[in-house]
Amino acid sequence: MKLRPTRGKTGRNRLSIVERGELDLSTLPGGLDLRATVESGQSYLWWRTDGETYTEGGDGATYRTTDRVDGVPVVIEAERVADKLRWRATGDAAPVLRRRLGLDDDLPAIRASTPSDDLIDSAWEASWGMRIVRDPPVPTLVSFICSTQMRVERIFEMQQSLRTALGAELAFGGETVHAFPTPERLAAAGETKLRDLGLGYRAPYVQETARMVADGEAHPADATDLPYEEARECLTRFVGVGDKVADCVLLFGLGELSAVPLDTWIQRTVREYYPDLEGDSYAETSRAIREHLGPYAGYAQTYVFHYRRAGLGPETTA
DNA sequence: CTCCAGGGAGCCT
DNA sequence: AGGCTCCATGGA
Repeated sequence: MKLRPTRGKTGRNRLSIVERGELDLSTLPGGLDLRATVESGQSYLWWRTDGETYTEGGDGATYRTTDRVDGVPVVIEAERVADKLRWRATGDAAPVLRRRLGLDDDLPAIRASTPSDDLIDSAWEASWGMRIVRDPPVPTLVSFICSTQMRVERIFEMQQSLRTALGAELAFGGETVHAFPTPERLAAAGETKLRDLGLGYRAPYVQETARMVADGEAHPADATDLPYEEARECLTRFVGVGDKVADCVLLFGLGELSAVPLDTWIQRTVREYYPDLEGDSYAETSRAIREHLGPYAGYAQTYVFHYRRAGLGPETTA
């Protein structure tokens, strides 16, 4: 633990206690691919201190995110150093990192319980160590409302714009880090401001959904522990949330590892590789895939999505 | 110029 | 319930 008092040039004093620690990854079943975990499009709540996204040298990148512990905002920084996950944070980040990065998931057991075929095997092997994130539900909801008809790289940029423009300033050592904006701040910003930040037609969706959460009308965590399809239905109450975004919130925000978001990549994959699983509706196809892949269907889906979208396979020259 | 991006709302039958 | 159209914005 290290105390870092900083004196701003404006005269205001800031005090931020920065704790440090390490998590041992050498005994972690399946290890950890940090870059794939936080840059594969599951989460838009981490950013790199070098400002890049999925470029060369990412293995040694330093990542930051914010979260809340007992209602108190925390800043967390993490980087991979040999077989350690080294962190600095405004508090004890170890339990948060374990949950956020899925470090308690037994990857070999999950893979063993999932059906094997050429595509899925290739996907596991291309990013082995990638884990499903458990992000805070409200920021997950907001960021995936922003994700519709948008490239992964731009979704990252949009969330950073929201942070910088609307997020509360948090002291982190001598630096200032922006928290992800609360629903109150997002609702108060207004549609015009959100459009100015590049959200396009998603601006009123984010505004209205944020208002619903801020006013206590609904919360994404309301879907926790509901039967799968009821949970998805519960989440589609929010404006800008259909079946696909609801599945993303279930998988990446609420830890429902059987959820399978059917985006354009996965729908294409179903049509090309698993035509027998394609139904006449989202709900039907979803049921068939989840029945085929089992309780960790979301893991297989996320590996296949990343494998195809990031061009990790051989067919990417087409 | 056109086409596309981790889709969804509104409106129609 | 299931189809059709429009929706901002930026990059290729």
